Amino acid sequence: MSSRYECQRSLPSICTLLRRSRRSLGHLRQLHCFLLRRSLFPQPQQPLLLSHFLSLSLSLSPLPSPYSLSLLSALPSPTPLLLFNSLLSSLSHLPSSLTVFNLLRSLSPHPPDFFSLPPLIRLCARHPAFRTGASLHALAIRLRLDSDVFVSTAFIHFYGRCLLIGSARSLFDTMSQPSAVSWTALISGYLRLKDLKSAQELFDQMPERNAVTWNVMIDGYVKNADLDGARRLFDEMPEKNSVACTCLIDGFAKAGDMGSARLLFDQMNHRDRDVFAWSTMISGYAQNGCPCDALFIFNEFHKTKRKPDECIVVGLMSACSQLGNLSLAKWIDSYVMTRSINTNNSRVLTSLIDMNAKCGDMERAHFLFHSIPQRNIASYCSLMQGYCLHGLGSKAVDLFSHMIQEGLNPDEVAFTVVLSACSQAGLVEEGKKYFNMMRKICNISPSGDHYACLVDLLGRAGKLEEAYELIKLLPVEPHAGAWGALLGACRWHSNIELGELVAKRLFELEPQNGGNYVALSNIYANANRWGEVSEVRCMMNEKGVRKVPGCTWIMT
DNA sequence: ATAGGGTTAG
Repeated sequence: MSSRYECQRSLPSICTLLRRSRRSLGHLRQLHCFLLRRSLFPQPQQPLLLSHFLSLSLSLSPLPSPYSLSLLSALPSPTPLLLFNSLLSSLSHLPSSLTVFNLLRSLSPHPPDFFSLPPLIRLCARHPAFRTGASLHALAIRLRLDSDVFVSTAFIHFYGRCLLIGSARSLFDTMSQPSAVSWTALISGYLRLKDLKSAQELFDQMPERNAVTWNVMIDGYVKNADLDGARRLFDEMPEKNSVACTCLIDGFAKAGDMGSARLLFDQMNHRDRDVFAWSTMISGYAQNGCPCDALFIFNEFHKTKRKPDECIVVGLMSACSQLGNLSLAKWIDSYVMTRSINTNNSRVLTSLIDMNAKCGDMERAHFLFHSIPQRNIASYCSLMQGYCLHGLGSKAVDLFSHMIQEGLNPDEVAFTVVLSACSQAGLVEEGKKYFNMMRKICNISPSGDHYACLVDLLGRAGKLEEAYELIKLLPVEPHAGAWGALLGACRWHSNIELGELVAKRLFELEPQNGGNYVALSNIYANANRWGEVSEVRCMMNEKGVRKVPGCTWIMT
């Protein structure tokens, strides 16, 4: 039997193997060796199999690996245009695609055609890579490919993504027969620039709209915080689909209206509830501080026996972190590990560390942190917060300096975490140092949160006057968190005069927050001033403020 | 064989 014949016969099963081996260069090379040993590995006369290997290996890394380059050099010369085009359309990294494209121009006797450009333009749009896209446009004009509907539409999309709506518009105006996709691409460009009026005008002028057009419009209204407009469009929509529903659900969730979100979700056809819809609901509840509802939705999802994706488990873990339930965390941890979730995804890893730390398993959080090949700021922050939570502020501060040594640039969240770690550990000088580093070296202007941390740092260390002076001189409007931190410090250091002053300010800022009244009453109680204690409690009753159940009245 | 749309962490 000739090896050529055998290879052709086994092509489908090899393709199946290739599809299964996704995400691992190791698997790919293993299969390559397997075929080589049986003299089955495709030489130039087996371009189809070669292109399967190529598209997989090129999709594994942003830049073409040496392995990919060696495969490319095995391509037959001249290479059929069809082969190149199908290879181009299977790639998702711009540098690899450009390598393939340039090879196409040198290896093929024929110039690129209508099918070669759109996949590349799409990648330029996604980045967006303006210069590359613009030179592709020049090339398209030179090759006289720019009159093609598909090519022009891809460029309209590209200019829209680059926020150059004028270029997109003039291209659109030169088209003799724009398709519904061309219209939609232009509309989406206007929506990206928050120009709802122009988008709506085009939408009304369009000869025919399809499902995507409606989805783009609804999403545009949601992203521009016009939920009523989105809802109106949704109600007018002839045939609702899951994308439109999910856009609207996400809009309600971001606006904090989980009631409307839930209503829509419940009305959805069960068949229409795809993974997007489920994960939008789960993370919506998690972000709105309703972890139990998030778990309930996840449980419903679990019953459908469908495969979770990364977003589902990230939302789920966020909910579990809020509950701090260790046995639930252990269940979720093993669920994530056994469900073919991509645990190299940085968001998944960060959430895993965060969940384990917040639920009390620091050992596991620590282990996961050290198993990451490339740590990022978020993974550091999760572990640092975990240490703070367990009273190990100084360990968190050590981790922060380790992070800087590793060459990572801290962002505003990282500074919030390290400042609260310093205050937790009582490291006043250290905290001031980082605060100055944030402004002077990292060029981050401090937010209300950062100042609140600094006030907390000073207050806890007993430097109440300094903290009060700081809060009075803030360049940003101090939010309740900063005043609250100072009130807590007054309570801790039994400073009645300043405490009264600060509490008065807080009662104006957030009259319904029972915690502030409780703190003031504790300050009085600590000084045995029981008359004032009952005055504060009367004030609470008058204003109808209720103590949050589970928060103690008694100072510990 | 080619173009337009949706979810996630610290």
